[in-house]
Amino acid sequence: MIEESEVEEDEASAATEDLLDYEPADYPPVAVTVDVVILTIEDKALKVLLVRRAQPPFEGMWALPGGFVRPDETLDEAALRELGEETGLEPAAPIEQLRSYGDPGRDPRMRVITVAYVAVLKSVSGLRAGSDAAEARLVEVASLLGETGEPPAFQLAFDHEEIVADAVELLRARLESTLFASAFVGAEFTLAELRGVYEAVWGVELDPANFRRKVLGVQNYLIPTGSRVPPGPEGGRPAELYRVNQSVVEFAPVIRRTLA
Amino acid sequence: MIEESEVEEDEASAATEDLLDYEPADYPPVAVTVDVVILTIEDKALKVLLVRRAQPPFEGMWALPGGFVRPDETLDEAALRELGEETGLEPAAPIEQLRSYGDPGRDPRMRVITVAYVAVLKSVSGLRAGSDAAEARLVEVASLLGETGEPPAFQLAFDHEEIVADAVELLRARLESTLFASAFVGAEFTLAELRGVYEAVWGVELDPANFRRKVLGVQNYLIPTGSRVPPGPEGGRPAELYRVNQSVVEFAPVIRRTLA
DNA sequence: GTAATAGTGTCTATTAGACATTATCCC
DNA sequence: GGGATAATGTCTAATAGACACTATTAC
Repeated sequence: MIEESEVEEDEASAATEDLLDYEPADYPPVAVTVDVVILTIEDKALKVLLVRRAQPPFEGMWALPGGFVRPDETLDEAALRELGEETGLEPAAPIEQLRSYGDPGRDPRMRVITVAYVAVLKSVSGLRAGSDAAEARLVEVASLLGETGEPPAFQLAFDHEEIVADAVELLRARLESTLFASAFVGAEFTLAELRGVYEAVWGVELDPANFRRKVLGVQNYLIPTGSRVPPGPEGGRPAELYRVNQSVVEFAPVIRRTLA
Repeated sequence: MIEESEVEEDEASAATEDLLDYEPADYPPVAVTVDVVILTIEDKALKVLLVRRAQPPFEGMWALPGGFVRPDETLDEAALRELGEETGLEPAAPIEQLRSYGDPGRDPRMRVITVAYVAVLKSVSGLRAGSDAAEARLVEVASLLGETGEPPAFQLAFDHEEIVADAVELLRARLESTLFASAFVGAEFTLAELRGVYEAVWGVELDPANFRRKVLGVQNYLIPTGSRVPPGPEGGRPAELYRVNQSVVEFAPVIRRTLA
């Protein structure tokens, strides 16, 4: 047996008994939904997919796509289903649970606990809304969250702005500690494209030379394809194309900061 | 108006309408619970508080403390209430939501979505179980999760072992990017105690000299009290006592890894 | 005295980051 | 040619990490 400390026992309280011996009918009604923060990069900016539905209470408001969890599906499956219904696309990286939101009154209809997910799509120009939304659009995250200094042009339903903010913060952290960035780019990409992911998500400018040295220094991460892409109308030297070693992306150890 | 891409509209599907126009009575019954992973350090080891209740389906099994979310409380409030009922103690750092667990069948009674929280207690020797548990004990995390190489001595209810594993991983990440470690120690502490937090959570040994240089190098983090503590029976030079600057701990920017 | 721990100093290899230089395209 | 971007090379300051050394206690 392992070593552990015994803590003094105590009698169970009556209030606790009540809640443990519940019957489903006694339990106050709660609904559980899954909302998905679908992120992609377009025009060198991080964008989120918002939908506008006709039904109240969403009437005229922009909101995150989402819906109720069905009895026979896991939370992850519900999030994948919502993603498919909204975009018809596969995520470029495994969807990731963000956190749950459940303040009383956040949904005016009833008590709703929302489990939020983050999904990343490869940069696509022809994104097409699925069957689940009356209207959908990609909105720049920086302006939505007021990071540009100007007042946000969109007012989101419920606490969805907070959810988007949390999702972006999670994404920024993921780019620090994992090789997650390749989820935003296509199968073959230039280092400038990959650098653009970090610049869009972090809102910074990175030195191309140092960026190149750093990412190419990761063992078995980037595989040169041997081919090049012609430069844009601005000119410039043709850029080399790379692929990622997917197994390295998935199993690369999280970068641990050192402390002495 | 900001720049954004319009995505093609599409007709809403019948299935979607069904779920949006729900009435509470139509919605499949779901219960939402909050479980709390209460962590502390004892004997230089990270430990988690487990409880054993008499009622089925917990009968004879060790589990995380937790309970149902009440209609009038937020998820955070529910977690704080559970913590108070179990330990009677205040958390040493703000409780933090971990993630939610909702696989069908994870609780044999009905569909249960559990929102898990992590709470950190200062290292205490006289922890006392509250009114909400028939029996409670602190169990070493490393042996519970099989990190010692030996088979785990406890079998946890439901998916609670997975929850503990996720909580420990979150904690390890928090110690990397924040000045969170002081939540585990008392108001005044030695650098050896603080170092012991990292060593217990990360399962590593740190160089005392380098550790000292690094943490004292953080501006306005540690405040020397001027007093010392006598060494233990092993002897040694008396250690200086420090306090933390709480505002620095709370508002210190997350350490961002650089990338070119 | 020896053993043990706290605290200080020093050296080295690695790294971040700035920036110059060369290569190859568009116009 | 000039302008732009990609790719390579070089230098410096900061840091991680190893480790020697001194200080102060218990025994």
